[in-house]
Amino acid sequence: MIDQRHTITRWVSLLYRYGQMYIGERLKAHGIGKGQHIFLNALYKEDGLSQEELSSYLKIDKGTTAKALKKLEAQGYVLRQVREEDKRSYRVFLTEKAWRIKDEVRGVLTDWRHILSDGLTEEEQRLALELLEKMGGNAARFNEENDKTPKA
Amino acid sequence: MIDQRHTITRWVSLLYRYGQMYIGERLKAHGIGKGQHIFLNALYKEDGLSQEELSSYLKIDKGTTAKALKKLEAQGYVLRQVREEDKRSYRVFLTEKAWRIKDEVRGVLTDWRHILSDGLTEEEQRLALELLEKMGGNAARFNEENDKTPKA
DNA sequence: TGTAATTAGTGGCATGTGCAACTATTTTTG
DNA sequence: CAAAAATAGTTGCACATGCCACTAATTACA
Repeated sequence: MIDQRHTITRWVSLLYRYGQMYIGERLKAHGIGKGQHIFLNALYKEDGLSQEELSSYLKIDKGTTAKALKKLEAQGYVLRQVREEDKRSYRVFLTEKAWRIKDEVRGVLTDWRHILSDGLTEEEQRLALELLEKMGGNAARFNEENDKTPKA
Repeated sequence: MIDQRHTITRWVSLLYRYGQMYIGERLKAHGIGKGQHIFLNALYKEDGLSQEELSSYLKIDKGTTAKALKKLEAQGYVLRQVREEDKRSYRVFLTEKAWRIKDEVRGVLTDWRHILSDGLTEEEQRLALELLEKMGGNAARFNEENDKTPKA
């Protein structure tokens, strides 16, 4: 209809929104929302992280992290244990219930990736990841540099 | 910290969220939120579209579209005029006020694109767009096919 | 032609997300 | 050591977004 050249930003938006819809749909039955799976997946990789570590690794606001973990805890997927050596922070651990659905939760992302990769060669998939990584790195770097922390 | 291989989905999420933050920050002064710029940009390309057309072109829920346009109208950037030939629908037109900031609004996306493209060759940028387009097309197609409309 | 189905748009609800102000610890420093 | 600065986490707010139920208008069709 409109002859506009689609831009990177627009495709990113579409991919993000559709991805969220897909993930939400697939995990709904477990009471896991589309905002929580990313934390589960991170914890499957490395259990016992603090919220701070999760936030900075995933580049997600600490408030958002706190809320997502609160929900996961309420659903019985994680438990938070105060660190003895620093009582401000927690260690977040997956429960048995969370480990039990690990393959399923990870499978959702895998399946989505397959849907996206349809018709792409192995090489193209590799390239796509590489280019997204570069752009993501640029975005993250820009964000940090323009952080509003008072200059040292 | 964690050795996890970053996935396409994760980078897409980061790029989307950081992009929204950037856009929101840049347009704040004009009273335009991060959810509205996409409609302005579409209308700069083709003025007078209906909400339905905007929704289906941008692949954005019609409820979301309605709310975004309502805000743009409240801020004086668009006006909606009932179509004579179909009184259910509007034509959405940009106002003088919107045209006046066209370059600035479009510049925000251009600048963000430049930030993301830092260190990428022309060829890589072309490739990135091409691959995102393919994946976005896959996502959109999948979404349509799994639409919950009663089967004909 | 008149009833049923479809379509454009609205409004309410739930959720995710970032920001900013706040509390409670811990670390730094004079 | 005591006061100040930094840090981990929480909470409230604003906004974006999708879904669903609804209304009003249009189109299909029996």
